[in-house]
Amino acid sequence: MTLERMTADVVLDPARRVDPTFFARPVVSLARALVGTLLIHRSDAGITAGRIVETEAYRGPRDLAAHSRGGLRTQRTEAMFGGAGTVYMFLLYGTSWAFNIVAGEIGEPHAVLVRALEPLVGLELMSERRRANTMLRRPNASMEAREPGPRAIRASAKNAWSLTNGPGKLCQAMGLDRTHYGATLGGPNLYLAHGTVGRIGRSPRINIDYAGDWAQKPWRFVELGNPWLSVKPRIRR
DNA sequence: GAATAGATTGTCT
DNA sequence: GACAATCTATTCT
Repeated sequence: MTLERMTADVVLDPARRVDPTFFARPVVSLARALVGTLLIHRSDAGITAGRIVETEAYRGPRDLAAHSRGGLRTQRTEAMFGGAGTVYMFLLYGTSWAFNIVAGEIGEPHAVLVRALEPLVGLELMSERRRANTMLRRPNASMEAREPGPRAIRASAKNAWSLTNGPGKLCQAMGLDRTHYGATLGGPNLYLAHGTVGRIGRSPRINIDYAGDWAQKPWRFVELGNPWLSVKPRIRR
């Protein structure tokens, strides 16, 4: 099912803003409820927004895939304990930031990882941010002569899919990084709005092989058939 | 299209 | 010192 793309007017309509009570529900329920909502970020560089099409629930302290497994509470994981609506950012592989929304009550370290967006507003700004970041990462690229790699050229020639189809990529495109760590979702610059959604499917979470039985839990939610998904889901149920 | 290696850095053992 | 809720480019098929 293809949904009609929302205009910027609709996405940014103040009446669509979700209120803080939206986040106060069990984390797996929240992960499902977030699919179809709109994420909006206003920065000095401009406004970017996208529709959430893929999420994963992490439910510490029992969930062995969660950073808060075993109740691990450190400077890194502190935001996971901050209560529903808190933003939890983390860096992994030294290269990619990931954006999470806390679900639990204060002291309950549950969070939802946003894995993919359908880009809706500010696509040019998203492209600039992605291009800059991609070129910075190219090995042996001199400061003077940096050119887009073959993959970037292919992606941009084809469509905008590589803008936000992954947790690290969407953070680059939306301009989300360590400065948002511990923020409260719902301020003037970073908030959610109500959107629309097609059929939702669920599958096991991605790249958590170390988590034993917890790796099998179907806590990843996707909008079925959406072209912006990060990894094609193996749907069960 | 699938598989693989390398990048890069904060965090924990 | 190991390694991670990833991304990219290369090297295959």
